Amino acid sequence: MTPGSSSIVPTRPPLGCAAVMMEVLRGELRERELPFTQQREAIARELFESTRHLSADDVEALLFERGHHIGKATVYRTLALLVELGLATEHDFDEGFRRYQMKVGAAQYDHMICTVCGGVTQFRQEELETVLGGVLRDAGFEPLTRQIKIFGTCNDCS
Amino acid sequence: MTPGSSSIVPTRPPLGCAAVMMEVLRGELRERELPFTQQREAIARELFESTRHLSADDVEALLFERGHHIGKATVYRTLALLVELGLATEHDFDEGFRRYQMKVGAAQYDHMICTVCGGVTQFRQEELETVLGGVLRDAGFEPLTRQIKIFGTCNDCS
DNA sequence: GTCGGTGCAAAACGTTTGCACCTCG
DNA sequence: CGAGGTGCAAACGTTTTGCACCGAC
Repeated sequence: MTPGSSSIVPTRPPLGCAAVMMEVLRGELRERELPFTQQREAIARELFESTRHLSADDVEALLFERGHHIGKATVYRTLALLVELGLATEHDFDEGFRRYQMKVGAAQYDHMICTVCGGVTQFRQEELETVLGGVLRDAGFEPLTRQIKIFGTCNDCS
Repeated sequence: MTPGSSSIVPTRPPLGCAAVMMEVLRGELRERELPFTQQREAIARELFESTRHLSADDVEALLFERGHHIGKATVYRTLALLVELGLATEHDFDEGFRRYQMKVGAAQYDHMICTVCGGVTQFRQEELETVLGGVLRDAGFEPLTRQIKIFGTCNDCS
């Protein structure tokens, strides 16, 4: 194994965590005395059961396939809510629209985006965290969120 | 000095490089047999003489202040041209629009964006390059461009 | 019953484009 | 003179919003 690669951890969430996430959502909503509507449940389910990064359009289309007719406005409002509750992350891969993904715990993932096939590979490297942490500490900068996006050609496309 | 901070280089471009950049632009245009118009000169000058990241609106407003009346379309077209010629870089700081900055050489800068004051601090850390290079090599990913954006609170605002 | 959510359509926003006219070379 | 650039306004695509109605609790 190439030195350094050992700390690259797989980024696929554990299967079957959708149910757990849904319970977390229910709890967060109850805590804030916000209603747990059918629409919120359906939209969250799409996100929690997918391993891909979904756009608002993707979510709407998936819902439509399953017979749900939920307006785009509600999709956008719910996705924003999930981000605010810390259950989803928002990504911009320079496509002209945003994508969303379920967020498990506090983990931050970085992304390699293939400009040929459009595929997105997540990664996480502890050494990167360490070096970056040092830079921020030196600058006296208190990090909140971060984005690392590498655009280029993936292994399969080159 | 804190260990690791020694390789953080200042990212302010040398003063007086606007004239040089303008000559480079003139050369690039001539090479491609594209006209060096008054509008292109004026727009490029705004970018080359500013140390800030400018939006298309910023550029238009600055031009207007100096008595130039140049349409937004031309501003957008010229900024895109400068990016294509490698004389400017495009940034998205999650404000809903893009910002542009002159690009000196091939250097890639990373950014810390303060969510309180909106200030953007550029940085470059060689160790980060090394670690990131290793991750990409392991993944067989051929990098083209990259973005590292840290959102949080800057030293002055915390 | 009340507060908030939803759906629709319209608006908002930054950005791009079509087209007649102009300008650089 | 000709290729390309410019300006205007209209189009574009995503996201947000106003408002009447509906549903959760």
